[in-house]
Amino acid sequence: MTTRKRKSGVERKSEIVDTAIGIASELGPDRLTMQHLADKIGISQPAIFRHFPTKSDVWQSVAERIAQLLQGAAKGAGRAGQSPAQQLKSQVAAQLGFIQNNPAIPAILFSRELHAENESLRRFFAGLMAGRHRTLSGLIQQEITRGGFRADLDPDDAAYLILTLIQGLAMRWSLSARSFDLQLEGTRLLELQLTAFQNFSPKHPPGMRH
Amino acid sequence: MTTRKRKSGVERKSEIVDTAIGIASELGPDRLTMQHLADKIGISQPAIFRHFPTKSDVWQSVAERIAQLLQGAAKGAGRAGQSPAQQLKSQVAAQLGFIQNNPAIPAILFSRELHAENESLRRFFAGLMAGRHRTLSGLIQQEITRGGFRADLDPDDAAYLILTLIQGLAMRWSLSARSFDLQLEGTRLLELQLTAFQNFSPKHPPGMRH
DNA sequence: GGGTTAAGTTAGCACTTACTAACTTATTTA
DNA sequence: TAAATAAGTTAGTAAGTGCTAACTTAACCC
Repeated sequence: MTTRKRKSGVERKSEIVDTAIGIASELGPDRLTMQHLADKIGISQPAIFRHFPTKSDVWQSVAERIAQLLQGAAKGAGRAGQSPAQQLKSQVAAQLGFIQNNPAIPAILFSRELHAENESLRRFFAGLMAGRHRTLSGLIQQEITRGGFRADLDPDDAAYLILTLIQGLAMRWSLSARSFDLQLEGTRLLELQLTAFQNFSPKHPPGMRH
Repeated sequence: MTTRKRKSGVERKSEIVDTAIGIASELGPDRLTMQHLADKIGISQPAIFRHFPTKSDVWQSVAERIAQLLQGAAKGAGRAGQSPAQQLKSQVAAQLGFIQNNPAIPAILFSRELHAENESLRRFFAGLMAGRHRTLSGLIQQEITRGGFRADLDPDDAAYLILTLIQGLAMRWSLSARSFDLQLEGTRLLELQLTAFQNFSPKHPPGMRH
């Protein structure tokens, strides 16, 4: 085994992206500077520019990697045979768990980078969120068809309520300095939320049966 | 009328704070620099340090002013004689309207200033949010006592759901480049949300009767 | 009106930011 | 093994950042 003094381009590139996500999570997205990146990786700062022409390109790759990871988490969530409502819960739980493990995400969504400097990045995340909304809305529609949720329920509106639950909770979690378990609190509130959607007013409110 | 070339300390101070909120709204909180402030006001940059010893002090005053304005908006919302549920709607509508008029707020809650550099500011906003939660929770409790909401409803959880609705929606609104009417969309989703809390499953879902 | 106060000025400092130029050298390949 | 490629280096730049020092002068008070 030869001690490699240099990494290949693809290796270094993915190392840079992973490190960037780490820094954004630990120190906040605005502390993600080329210098911080270089220090953490152990190379000189200009070396990064061998792999990414500008800082925006780093952000773009970070966004794409996050999207990829998020979709991976979502895919592993729902199991065949489960009711749509159960799949919904799994999806939300997976997304909350993912945010908990990548706490940079809520902050990135409000970073200067995204809002002021990188319009295409804003669009990217808006699209990502729209995709999540579509998934949730589809599951809700299925559960309506199945008779589990009220027939008059608007699946789009209901999906937005669940999305805001995730995002609003993530916001409060960040503001509380991450002082509670995001996934636990989220699934608890989701139970309460879903009672709104049920076909009949439940007698034992928190639990759902199918 | 003499053309005043200098403003008094108190005048200038409040002008600086108001301008700061404006810049944070238009350009984002991280673009709030002493230079931008000075340019917009029309004085030299060091002049601001006559009124605020550090930038953190500007932020502190901004936070206090926002809190003050928010409480003013909340106070004007609920009218005597209205049901608690109606007061709740008014409160939420007022808060959404306030955010719509001061779009910096969601971004400020995730700014580097607040999360990385100014712990006391983070606590201040966390406290502000806790206060809003208490108000909502109180109104929900009243409505439960009155029989409008389910008796088994946890007022704290329900209040959190409404808070996350506000915050999550504000997040989506920001991410969509403010492309929809925040107050309108919020009150619409709140109607749906409140059906979850009602004593009996409604036959005409969106409307609430008392 | 003269003196005091404080709101203003210009010049500059120490530091950080993204990024470039020019050069070196480890790794791959013909 | 020699040439080509590309991952690395050091040194430096222009543009910003918050903040200070030293000075000026408009506004207020007796």
